[in-house]
Amino acid sequence: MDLSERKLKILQAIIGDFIRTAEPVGSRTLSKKFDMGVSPATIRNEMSDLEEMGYLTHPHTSAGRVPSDKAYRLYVNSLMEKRTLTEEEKEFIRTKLNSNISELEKTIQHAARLLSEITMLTSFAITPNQTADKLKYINLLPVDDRTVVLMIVAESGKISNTTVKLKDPYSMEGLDLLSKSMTFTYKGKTLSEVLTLDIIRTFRTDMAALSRLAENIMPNFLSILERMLDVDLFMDGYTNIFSFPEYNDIDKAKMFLEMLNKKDDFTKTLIERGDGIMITIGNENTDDRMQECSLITATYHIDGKLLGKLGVIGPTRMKYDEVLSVIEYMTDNLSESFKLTGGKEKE
Amino acid sequence: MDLSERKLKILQAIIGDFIRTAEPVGSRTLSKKFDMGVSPATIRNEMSDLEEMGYLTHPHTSAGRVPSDKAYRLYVNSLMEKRTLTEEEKEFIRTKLNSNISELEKTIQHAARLLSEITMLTSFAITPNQTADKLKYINLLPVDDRTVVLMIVAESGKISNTTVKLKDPYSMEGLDLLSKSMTFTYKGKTLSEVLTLDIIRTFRTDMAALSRLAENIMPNFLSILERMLDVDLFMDGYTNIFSFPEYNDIDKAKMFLEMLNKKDDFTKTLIERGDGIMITIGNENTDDRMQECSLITATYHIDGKLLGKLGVIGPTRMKYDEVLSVIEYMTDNLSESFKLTGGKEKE
DNA sequence: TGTTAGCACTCGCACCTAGTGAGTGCTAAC
DNA sequence: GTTAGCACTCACTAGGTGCGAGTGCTAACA
Repeated sequence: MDLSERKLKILQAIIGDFIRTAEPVGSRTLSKKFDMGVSPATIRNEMSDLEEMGYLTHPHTSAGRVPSDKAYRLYVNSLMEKRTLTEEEKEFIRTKLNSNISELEKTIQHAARLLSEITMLTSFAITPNQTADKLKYINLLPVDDRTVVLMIVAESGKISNTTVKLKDPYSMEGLDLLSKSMTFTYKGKTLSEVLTLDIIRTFRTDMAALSRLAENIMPNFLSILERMLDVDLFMDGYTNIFSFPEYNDIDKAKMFLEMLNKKDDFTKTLIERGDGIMITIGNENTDDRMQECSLITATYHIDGKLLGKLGVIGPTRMKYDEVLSVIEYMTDNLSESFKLTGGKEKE
Repeated sequence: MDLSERKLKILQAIIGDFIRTAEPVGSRTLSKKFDMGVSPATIRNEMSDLEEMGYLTHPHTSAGRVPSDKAYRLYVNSLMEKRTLTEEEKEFIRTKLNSNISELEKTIQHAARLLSEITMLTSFAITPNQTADKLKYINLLPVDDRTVVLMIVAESGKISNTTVKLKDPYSMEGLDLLSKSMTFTYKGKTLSEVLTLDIIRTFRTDMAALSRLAENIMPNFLSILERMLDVDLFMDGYTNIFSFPEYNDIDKAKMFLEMLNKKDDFTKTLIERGDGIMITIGNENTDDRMQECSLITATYHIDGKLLGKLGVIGPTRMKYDEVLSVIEYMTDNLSESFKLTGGKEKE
């Protein structure tokens, strides 16, 4: 059976109405609200066809129709008119996003919060996977006679540091020499590359004179690298789920929140997703606990290269058009602002 | 009326049973379970007295008794036997807490997570308020010809930095001079002190030669200081609330989670609390939304001075003895470990 | 052949009802 | 002061009823 013009129109109306009201849509309501030009009986026939084709379901005999995941997929792919944001909305996002936050993590966290506020959904963001990021600079700074700060700057602009407490005093020359030599040795190598080298051994043989100092520093160096490789997950607006009647059931709400609380699992799911804008609806999600959710993610770029992700999760009944345009605009803006602060270097 | 020995025994039994089961405790159950040596009727009389005195309440005529906030207070102050942790439990906490994390924030976040895992409650931690923290060190590091890293080290060991993109190129000497001069000017001053100075103006007149560079740096300097003054809030185990039958009501759960989601409010509440171990039970909390919760906080020290806070929030029916001993042990350990990494400096 | 009106039927939901059981409060006896 | 006995209370549950929104089918109509 084919999807006739009229069937599409009816389907679209059902999806639209259900997204707004969360109530199963009946034939009478439909013909009244949307002025279809045909009687409820006709609509009923069409709806019956649509159900047979898998686009609609029936919670029970005497209830209206509810769109299936397949219907949402069709809606997202072709029926939906992509909303363009008004200039005010854009302006709002731009200003909120650029409120002079300099630290990468904070900016991303901020973006997640903004996204949940606008969409009224649960939002999340992950920092880029830094395995491809390269070391640019290693610095050792004196603090007091037995304390130094070890600082690593990556090409992406990410900075990480730690305070190291030394067993023995050090000389300024030694410190300087060591940081120069470390920079010389590791500059341009990716973080993960350096981590796989047997650093502690190789470095000691190269620079016997500094071995005592290096011995103290190296383990810290490694742990900073490890930490830099971690993907951070930020989440916001998790209580927004309560505003959806489909989550008025305590068990469902609990399951949803507990799924989000398993941050490692969730991060993994996000990392494994493809790039660009990705939408997975209901049963398209591999995770069992997401069978009633839709997940939308988009990627932002740092320095035009590294990819982080930003997105929302909510019930399959979701304002896809709005959410999509907001996410798209936000990731574009994020990428743009990370280009300005982190890029265009010429050394 | 006085609290006789027997009344206390009955009250303690009711509190103990209710904490475990969350069911109102009846006279018959009590005499059976706890072998009181008296008949249910006698217990009923005593319970009636206790109710008159405000220690018990009655959800409705034909239900058992439930401890009031006043009862919990008595319990916490005198009835409760403080649990001492077993050596295994201590060992578990110690090792989990010391799993070589070097960054202050991560350690605290980690501690909050551990606390929620052990107590099965919602836990939180805030970093110290840094207003009393003093500047120790300001450093400007070259990255490329128009990018420098501005880095601030505080006496507490807290480090914060940002990448600054300059409009004009800089010289290494200028950079060095500026960082030395900034360190000289601001070292030993507290963060808030420096923030209240009209830095941008005063600094410019002092060092005319470097004004271009300083002009670029100073706004970043200020925003880092501001950020360092922020108290960070970490929270964990918020879904644990669902394991309490008293939060099986969707509205209650929602209210609880939304309260926690208002991080600014919650942080403020925590900051305003006294030091040391603080317990507030039900109506002792000033916040309306916490009337059915108990809040337990304890302070940890950084470098023996600055105070951060760690604690749990949950229903008034809470295993006070267990929770208290865990929190106490954890804050002691935290303070100890922060002493080792951040302190003992002699310059 | 597609569309429509009519009507029986379905089923969730809100409401009511009575029965049950845990527990209290009171009284009178020990 | 303690206890047994008993009437009473009240939340909770299960079963029953009426309502209304909505379907599905059939027969008539354009």
